[in-house]
Amino acid sequence: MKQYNPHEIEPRWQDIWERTGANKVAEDSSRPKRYVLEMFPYPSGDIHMGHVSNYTYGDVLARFSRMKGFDVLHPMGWDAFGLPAENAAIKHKSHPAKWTYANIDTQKASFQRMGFSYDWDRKVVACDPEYYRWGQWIFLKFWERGLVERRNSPVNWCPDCKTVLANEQVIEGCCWRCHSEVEKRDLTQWYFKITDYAQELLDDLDQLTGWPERVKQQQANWIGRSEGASVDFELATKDASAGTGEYITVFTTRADTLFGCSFFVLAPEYKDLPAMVAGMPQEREVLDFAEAAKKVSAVERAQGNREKHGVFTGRYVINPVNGEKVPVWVADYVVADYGTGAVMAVPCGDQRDFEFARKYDLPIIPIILTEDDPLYPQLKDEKGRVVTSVDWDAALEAEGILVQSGPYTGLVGGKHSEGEDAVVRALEQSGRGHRTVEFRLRDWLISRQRYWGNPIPAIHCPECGVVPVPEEDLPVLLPEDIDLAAGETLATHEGFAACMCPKCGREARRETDTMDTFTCSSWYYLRYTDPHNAESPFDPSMANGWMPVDQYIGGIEHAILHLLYSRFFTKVLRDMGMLDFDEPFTNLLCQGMVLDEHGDVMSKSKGNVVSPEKMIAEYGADAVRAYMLFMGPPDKEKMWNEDGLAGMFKFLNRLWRIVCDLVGEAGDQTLFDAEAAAKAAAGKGAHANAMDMKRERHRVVGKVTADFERNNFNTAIAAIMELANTTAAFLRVKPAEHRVNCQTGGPLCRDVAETIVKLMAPIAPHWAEELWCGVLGNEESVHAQAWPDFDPELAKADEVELAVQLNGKVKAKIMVATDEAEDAVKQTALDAIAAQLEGKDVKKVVVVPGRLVNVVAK
RNA sequence: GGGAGUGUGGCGGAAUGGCAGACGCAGCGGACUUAAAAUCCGCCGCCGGAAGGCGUGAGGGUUCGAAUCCCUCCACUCCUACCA
Repeated sequence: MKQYNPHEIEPRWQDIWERTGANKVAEDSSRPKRYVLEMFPYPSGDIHMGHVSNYTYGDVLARFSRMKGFDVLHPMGWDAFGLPAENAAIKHKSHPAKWTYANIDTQKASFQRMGFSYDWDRKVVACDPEYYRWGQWIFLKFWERGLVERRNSPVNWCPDCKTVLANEQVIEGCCWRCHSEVEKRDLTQWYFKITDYAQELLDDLDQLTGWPERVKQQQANWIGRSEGASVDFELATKDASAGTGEYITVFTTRADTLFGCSFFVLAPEYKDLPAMVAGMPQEREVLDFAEAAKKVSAVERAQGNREKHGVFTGRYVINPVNGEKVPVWVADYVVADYGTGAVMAVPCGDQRDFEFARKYDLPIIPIILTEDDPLYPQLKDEKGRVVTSVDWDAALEAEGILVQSGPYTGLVGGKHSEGEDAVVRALEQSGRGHRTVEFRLRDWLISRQRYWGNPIPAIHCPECGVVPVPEEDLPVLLPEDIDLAAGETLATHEGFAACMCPKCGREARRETDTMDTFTCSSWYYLRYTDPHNAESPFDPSMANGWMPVDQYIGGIEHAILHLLYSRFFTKVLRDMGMLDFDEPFTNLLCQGMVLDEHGDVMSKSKGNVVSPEKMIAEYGADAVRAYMLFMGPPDKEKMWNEDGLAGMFKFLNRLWRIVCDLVGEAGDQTLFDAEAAAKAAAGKGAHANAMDMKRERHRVVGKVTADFERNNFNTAIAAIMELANTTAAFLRVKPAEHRVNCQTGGPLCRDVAETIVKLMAPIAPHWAEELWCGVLGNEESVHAQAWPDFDPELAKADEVELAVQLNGKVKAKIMVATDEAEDAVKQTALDAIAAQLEGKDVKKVVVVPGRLVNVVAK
């Protein structure tokens, strides 16, 4: 018998598949399409177990889909721009491209050793000019559509990466990549106006029925839609004697609490603050405070002890509902870039305002109460204001009854309450406010002050201002002669910036910022559909033909970042007429992390990293793939255990022998030394007859098919193991007889052997191919075969075992014919527990066909 | 503070409201072997000699029947964070 030797067969088949173009996309329009995509990797060194898990899931689905008759697009590429390459270049006094392309080669070789079925002709590498020129082209189109803006505002600056970051890239006040504390700086930067699409990005989450709920929830929270009102407060003159006619607008979701506004707060960065305090006695103190507050690091502001600080500005605003003058403070708990950077403070209804009022001894006016509040009887009918301070422990943020609120007294107050609605309508009538919606989502800051990225195609002309690079001049190429180790940047590079203004022809300077790498990953899935197009990023007919991606697979860390940006790009390209769908990814699978055997994250510093290459070298890629799938559900964390991998390797060996035995290829080395096996079993071992065998074959094909379609790979493999166990029991009876049966054309053994090999083909492609061609003697690849059929009728047994329960507790087991009439089943069940029913009154008998009978008796 | 999720043997994990623990790992026993490895067969939730009883984080509820649905609580994980 031929032994299973992964180290011999794996490279051999990889080579054959490559030579024969087995993984080429067929582009066969007669078959339904399926686009299976895994998030493309960043080429940082060799692959790790996370890659193995991600790409194994994708490969299994791609192979399964091909066998199911789909025309499958399953491409791979690299997200190749970014800082790690630049840092490596500085360290090794080399060029980022060198490091990047070397890592791509390494990773590609590893992917090939894993047996992943990518069509390498469609490889997309983000740092190739033939790809990034189209990123620049898209930038220009966005610009034409008014979706690109250059503006000055406080931005997140990572001092380590020496670049600005988008909001989404700041995690708990730290840089998403290097975890340094992020600082705020005022800079002029390039933005994509993703906020123009905020509402649609939120609404269309409902279309994404194939996405995990938590990802949609995270996106919804990030977009952060709030319904409320904007309210104008008139600024009082410096001596507070009258109104100035100038207004400060606030956003509030609680207009119902306007009567409880006892002070007003501006963010330290509030743009008119210096003008407001100019010449006031408080000027120095206010400006010093604002400066200090801005310097407090994002981390301190975001985490831990959130002690609020503030100072009085000396100015007052006039409350539009009651004409009261309210003191204006500046405080560090107001965020500058949400709403208007100014808030009305209602300490009795907002915990933050409450804490601030307590600290600075500002009035806490009760205007919303619960009915059991001791103040309620006194205030429920009172129209004026009789109580101006309370000794509460906390604000009432929940619903309550409005009191001391003029005409609104007695109404229910709270978010979206009748009180809120009444106040907003009154504001609208008086012209002092209106309904509005605020989003938490900020525009996407895309410029980066780094070399290794896609150059922003813009030119600064002293005459014409900022001018787009003409389409025909694309791509703006990155200069290759740059000495990053010496601190050279695009801005200081000799020659890169110098250019002529395309409008007026005068000397001008090229933009030296590059684009966020997330712009590269926002449309690569479209390029795969038409990767060699030299005329445009992709032909719409190609993209519309393949898209949307039917199954997207990647890490949960992109729940907001990449997935939100890609959805945005898709919608803009749709509005440009290049795409005819709204959402790029129909089904999303977020795979769980691969942890070490103790459940810890694998990391170099912990020294617990398991090397995929080492595992392949020891057990072969097929065992690694199969074990990865078997460890657990794909979206859950998985604990790597090498004993488990060794067990899977043993299983592949055992199943190999079973297949050989089925078709009589085992020779003297048959799986079961008949005598020994018989002795071992000593008459007690399970045996299976041809009926059992046939039934199990159909049942398992049904189960595996359903499991693959639900991405339940672990239970699919468990089912194949059950089929293996039944087959072994079947062969155990009279192996020699079966072999003869097979050789004379008896179809069952052959069918079971072929079925096993086909079911395993997506999981262990080399193993299956070798058995298919080398042992079963077929000419054409197993991966080109149709997925095995099954007949649900044949999967049914003629007899089933039912549990007999008495009041829900199992008391006995009975065997009945599958099609036995219900009354007969009842009687059999009652007979089976007759002893326990002695002296009891049977109230009810519930029969669940094929499962159990429950007898209810007292 | 807000949001999402998880909790089942020694371990990884199975179970459209219907026999909890499929499948595997580890362990134990046996066959084969001079022996070991490999392989093959079997046992394997807890208490109990057995009969039987108890068991899916804890406590309630709905139901003929709950790991699964509802309520309260506990523990852990992830995301997010002064968003007015």
